[in-house]
Amino acid sequence: MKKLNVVFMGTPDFSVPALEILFQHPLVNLHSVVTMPDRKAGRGGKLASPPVAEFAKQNKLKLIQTENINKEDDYLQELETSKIDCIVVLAFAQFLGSKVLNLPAHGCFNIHTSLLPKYRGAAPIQYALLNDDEITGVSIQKMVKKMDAGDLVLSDKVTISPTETGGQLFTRLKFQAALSLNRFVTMVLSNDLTFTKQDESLVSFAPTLQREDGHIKFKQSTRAQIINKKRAFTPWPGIYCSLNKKRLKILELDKSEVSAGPGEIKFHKNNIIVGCQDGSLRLSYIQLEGKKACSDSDLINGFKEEPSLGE
RNA sequence: CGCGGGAUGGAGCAGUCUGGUAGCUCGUCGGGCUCAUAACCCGAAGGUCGUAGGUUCGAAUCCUGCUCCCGCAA
Repeated sequence: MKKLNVVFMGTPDFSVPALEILFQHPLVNLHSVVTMPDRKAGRGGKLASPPVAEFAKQNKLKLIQTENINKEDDYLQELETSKIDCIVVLAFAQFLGSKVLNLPAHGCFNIHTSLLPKYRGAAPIQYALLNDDEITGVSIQKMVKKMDAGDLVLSDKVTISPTETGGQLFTRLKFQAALSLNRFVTMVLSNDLTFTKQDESLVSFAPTLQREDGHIKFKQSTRAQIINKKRAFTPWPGIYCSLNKKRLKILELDKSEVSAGPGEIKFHKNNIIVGCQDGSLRLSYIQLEGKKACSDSDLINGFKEEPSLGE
C-alpha cells in the first residue's frame, strides 16, 4: 500500500499528540513539519521554541519555522515536487493562501475543536464552556480561504461534564483531536472521504481571547455568568478583578448566602464576599499581585485596609 | 539585559526610610466558661528575620553578590 505523504502544521503543545499520531502511523510518510519561529517567552523574555518544533527536533523531522508559510517559495516548490497528499493543520495560527491550499493532492485539512459550524475561530473550547454547552467535539474540515468554513469530512462529539474547566476540556480535546486525526487518516487511506457543507445559518464565532476578557465586572454580571467564565477561563487566561488598586486573580469561588449589593465587596467572618446582580459570591482562593496564591482567610489575616473593588 | 512586587515562628502580614536583644492577626497545644460550639476567657510552645559576605560597639533594618517565588508584558 502506498504511504500517505503528509505535511503537518501546528505550533503549541496542543498540536503535539496529533503530530505524534502522524509520526507513528505506519502508513504515513511525514514529509515535514511547519511551525512558528522561536519567540521570546516567559519572565525575562528568554527565547523558546514552540512545542511542535521541539518534537520535530527530537525526532529528527524536517522542520520549517516561519512567520508566513505563504512566502516560503523554495519550500513550497519542494512540496510540489514531493507530491504531497495532504497537509494537516492544527493550531497553527497562520492563514494559508490559495497557493498552499491547492498544493496537496487531497487538499489541506484543519482540525478544529468544536462542532462546526459552531465556534469558528481561535477559542472554541472556552466559548463552549462560557455558554454552558453540554456537548462539543472535534471537526475536521477541508480548508478554504475563509476561516474554518470548509466542508466537513469528520465530526466527533465529546460530552462536557458540568464541572469541567477549560484546562481539563483542553487536555481531553487535545487527545481527541489526535484520535480523530487517526480516524481521518484511515478514511483517506481507504478513499472514504465524504464532504458535508457547513450550514451557514448555524455559524457562530469564538474570537481569540485576551487577558482583558478575564476581567470580572461583578456589578454587571450574574453569578452564573461569572461561574461559567471562571470555569471556561481556568487556567487560561484566568479571571481577575482588582482589590485596592491591585490585581486580584480569582482562582476559586463559590456561591454565598451572605448578602451584598452588586459590586460591593466585604470581609465577612474570614471570607471575601462580593455582590453580583443576583446574589453574592465568595472568593475562596485568590492571588494578589506579586503574592502567592492563598485562601481568602489568609489574605484577610494580614490585610489592614478597608477593602474596595476597582472597576 | 523587557517592567515591577516579594522572601520575617505552621499561615497571612507589620517592623527596614530615622540600626539598639522581634510584633500583629490567625492556627496549634494546654486550661477555663458552656447543654454545646467554628463563639468567648486565660496561658504556652514555636523565629539561623531566604542565602553568602561587608560596614558597625551593635544589622531584620545600611552596602554588595547569589538563590527562590510571584504580578505585568510578550
